[in-house]
Amino acid sequence: MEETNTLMDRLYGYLHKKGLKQTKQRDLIARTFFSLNTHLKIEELLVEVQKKDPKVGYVTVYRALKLLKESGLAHQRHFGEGQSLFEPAGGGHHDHMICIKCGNITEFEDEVIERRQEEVAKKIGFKIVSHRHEIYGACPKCQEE
Amino acid sequence: MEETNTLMDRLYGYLHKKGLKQTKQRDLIARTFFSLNTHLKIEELLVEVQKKDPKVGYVTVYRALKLLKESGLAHQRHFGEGQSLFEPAGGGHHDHMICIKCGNITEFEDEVIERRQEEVAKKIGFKIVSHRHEIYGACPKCQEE
DNA sequence: TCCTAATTGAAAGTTAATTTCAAATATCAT
DNA sequence: ATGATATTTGAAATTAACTTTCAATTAGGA
Ligand SMILES: [Mn+2]
Ligand SMILES: [Mn+2]
Ligand SMILES: [Zn+2]
Ligand SMILES: [Zn+2]
Repeated sequence: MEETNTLMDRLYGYLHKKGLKQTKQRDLIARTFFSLNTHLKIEELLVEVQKKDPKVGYVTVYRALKLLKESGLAHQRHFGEGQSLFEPAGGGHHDHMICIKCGNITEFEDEVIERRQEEVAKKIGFKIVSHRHEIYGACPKCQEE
Repeated sequence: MEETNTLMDRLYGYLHKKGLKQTKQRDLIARTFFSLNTHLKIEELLVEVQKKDPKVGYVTVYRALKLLKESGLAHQRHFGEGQSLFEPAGGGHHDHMICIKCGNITEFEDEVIERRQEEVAKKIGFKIVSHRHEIYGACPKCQEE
């Protein structure tokens, strides 16, 4: 909650720096996004936002998320093939395990893997800019049939 | 080239088993795909196929690749966000390094990473079905500015 | 050869993302 | 506070990639 306020301040800083405007729609969308603090489709965030203000349209949420991404406050993910998901950028890098039954997403971060992929890249002289490592399967709950 | 013939035989086996037909279009598409032996967009394969037979349409290539995927002879990849790429299934599993400058794709396979991700999953009781690990950055050639 | 189910290719439809544009609004300079 | 103006909004239109439909064609067993 207070984390949300910090993030909002960072957003306001970015808006001001870019000569963009603070609006009640952006405010509501960003605040909702930060406090939900999870992986959301545009449509899903729209639903949450509209509980507070039913007048807000899809495109405005789309553009607000694009802005959050540009400002480094959100990450856009492309799991599987469907819609993309957005999540607050929060802490550092992490990768994902996605349950193909229930859609549950678990985050993970493993230093051995991170380091090892640096070595694999270095071996062929490839300079890493980013990476994604996604593990698909069944989460514990979905294995109880 | 002889590898291609082996793969064609596997395709024919699959077609027969499923009561599907052997056609000159499928033959041309699959043969072209196997001999190019690389990562291709549907449109790219279409261009190659049309050099041999300009009458073949996009949808036929699309359906042939879908069939190859179903039969296990091709993999469909979703790098970045654009069109998907298909590649002959060939040997075993591998992951990819994609150059964000020139689009070059290098394959890699690292047992340390493969084993480690099993451990990471096991730790939280997640049962892995598949995974993808993509590294984006600059290939050696593209680093010479 | 004949019959029938499978295939083809053009066109239409779908889905998610993106752009356009006129009306509304936020911010800056009086 | 008022006015000027660039930005933002939301509905509608457009795009891009894929997927389905359907009538005409073709493969392959009887
Ligand atoms: Mn995440
Ligand atoms: Mn590959
Ligand atoms: Zn699950
Ligand atoms: Zn390159």
